[in-house]
Amino acid sequence: MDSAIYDRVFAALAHPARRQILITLHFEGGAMGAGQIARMFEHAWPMTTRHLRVLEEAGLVRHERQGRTRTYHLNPRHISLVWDWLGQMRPAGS
Amino acid sequence: MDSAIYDRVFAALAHPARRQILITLHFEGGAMGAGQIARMFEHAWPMTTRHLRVLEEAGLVRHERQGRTRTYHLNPRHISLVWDWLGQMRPAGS
DNA sequence: ACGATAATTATCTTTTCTGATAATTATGGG
DNA sequence: CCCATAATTATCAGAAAAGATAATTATCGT
Repeated sequence: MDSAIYDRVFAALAHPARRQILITLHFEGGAMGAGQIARMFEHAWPMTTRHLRVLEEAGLVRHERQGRTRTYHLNPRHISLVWDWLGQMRPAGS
Repeated sequence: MDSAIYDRVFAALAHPARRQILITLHFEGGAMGAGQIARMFEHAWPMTTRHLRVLEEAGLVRHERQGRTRTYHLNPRHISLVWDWLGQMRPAGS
């Protein structure tokens, strides 16, 4: 019943750049440097930093620093929250 | 590759009231009158009207009028877009 | 210590979203 | 026709999000 976490997760998924980050992270094996992520977009790096924070506050990614680079990791456990929510919408298979 | 529809769907899901509408519609068998939906919330009816329009523009619901009441229906085909998106995130089962 | 690189934080403007209230449209019943 | 009901449209103020730019922190190599 803690809907706050759902609020954050779905708010995080609302922006196309943030969804792109998750998908790309997935295809890169779940881990990428911040700069590598930022270079995917037209917008400037600080925007990406902010998107990453939104994703992290939603629990969808986490990060770890090694020297001056920060590596962001996908957090599959939280992606499953979305599956859970969707699951409410289909009691019998489809 | 038409990401515009994904943009609308995920933006629609970003608001808790709109997610609530979808869930409730589902449990009510997929159809409810606008007033019945509006009465679920603290906020005034015009807010609900707007939420319903956002959901409809995302293709998640549609409506039909009978007399002076409007009945909103869930559109399961569009809910599946979310499944599709999530599906990208897990190539092998889980 | 110095300069280059990686990344974040701060700040500001513009746009979009939310929520409230008032006005409007349209239908149904007497 | 008149009044009540169902619902939407219009409008406005405040909150939040997006995007750009500038400044800052921290680390690496020399």
